[in-house]
Amino acid sequence: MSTARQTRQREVIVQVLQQAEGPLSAPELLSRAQATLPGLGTATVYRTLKLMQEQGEAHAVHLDGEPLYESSGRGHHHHFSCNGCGRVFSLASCPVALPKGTVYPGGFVVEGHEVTLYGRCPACAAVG
Amino acid sequence: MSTARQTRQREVIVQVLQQAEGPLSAPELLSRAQATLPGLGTATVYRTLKLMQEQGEAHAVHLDGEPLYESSGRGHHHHFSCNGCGRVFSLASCPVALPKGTVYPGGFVVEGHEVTLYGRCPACAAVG
DNA sequence: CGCTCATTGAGACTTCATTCCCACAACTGC
DNA sequence: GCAGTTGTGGGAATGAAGTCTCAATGAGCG
Repeated sequence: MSTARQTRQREVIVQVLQQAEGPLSAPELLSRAQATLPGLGTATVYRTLKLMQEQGEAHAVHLDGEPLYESSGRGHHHHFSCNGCGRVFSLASCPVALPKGTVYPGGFVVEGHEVTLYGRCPACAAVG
Repeated sequence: MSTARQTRQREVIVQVLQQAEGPLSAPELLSRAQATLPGLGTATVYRTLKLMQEQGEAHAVHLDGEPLYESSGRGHHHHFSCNGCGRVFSLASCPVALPKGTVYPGGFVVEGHEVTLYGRCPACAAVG
C-alpha cells in the first residue's frame, strides 16, 4: 500500500488544474505550474495526472486529437473551443436533451454524449 | 502544376471511405482497401487522405484521441460510438439546436458544434 | 506507341505524448 | 531529528501517427 504524500508539486498541479478555465494540455499545465514552481519536471506532471485520474480527481478529454486534462467534480458540462485563440473553456449548460436510454432511429441506444462547441470566446469576439 | 492522376489505389481508397458506415481510422481504411488491393501501402493511404482533405473531399474527426477520416458531402451529421464493439457510425439527425451566431452565457459566440453519442449499436444492443 | 512526370511501396525517419530509470531529495511516523 | 519509503527531475526510451526518400511503375497526352 502506498501512502500518497502531500508534496508541493502535487499541490501546485492540482491547484492549477482546478483554477483553469477549462481542460489543459499537459505542456500548458506544466508551463502554468512552473510559474509557481520553476523546477517542475514533465514526468511529475504526468505522474500526478495519472494519480489523479486513478483517484477520480481528474480525467482526460480529447479535442481535435489534443489530449487535455481537467479536474473532475464539475458535473455534466461541455466544452467550447475558441477558433481565435485556441483556448478551451468549460460550459455549464448543456444544449442536448438526451436522457440515457434514448433510442435513435436505426436502433442505436444512447448511454451518454459529448458536445464541443466551436466559435469565439468573449475576448476574441470583442476584438472582431 | 500537377495533374492529379486517376489510379487504382486512389479509386479504391475513395470507394472504401464512401461506403463505410462512419469515419474510419487510417489502419482500418488501409485494411479494408487491401481486401481489394493487397499490395496497398500505408504511405499511399495517408497521401490520398491528405490529397482528399486538401480538395475538401474528406476530413478528419477525432474521437477519444483516435484520428478518423470520413468522406465529405454527407451534410451536417454526428457520430455514434459503440461502447460494445468500438465502431463509429454516422447519424443523420442532430440533437442540438444551435444556429450559427447563438451567443452562450458569458459571451461565447457559437459558430459550429460537434456531437458524439456513446452507447450500443443495433448489433450490440441485440446481444445484450 | 513512346515519353514524361505523377504515383507507388517499403522502410527509415520524425514528431510528439507519455513512461521509464535512477540517483538524490523530501515527507511522515516515531 | 531519524529512518525508511515515496516523490522528484532530467534525460533517455518507447510507442504511435504520419511523412519522407527513392527506385520502380504506370497514367495519359501527343
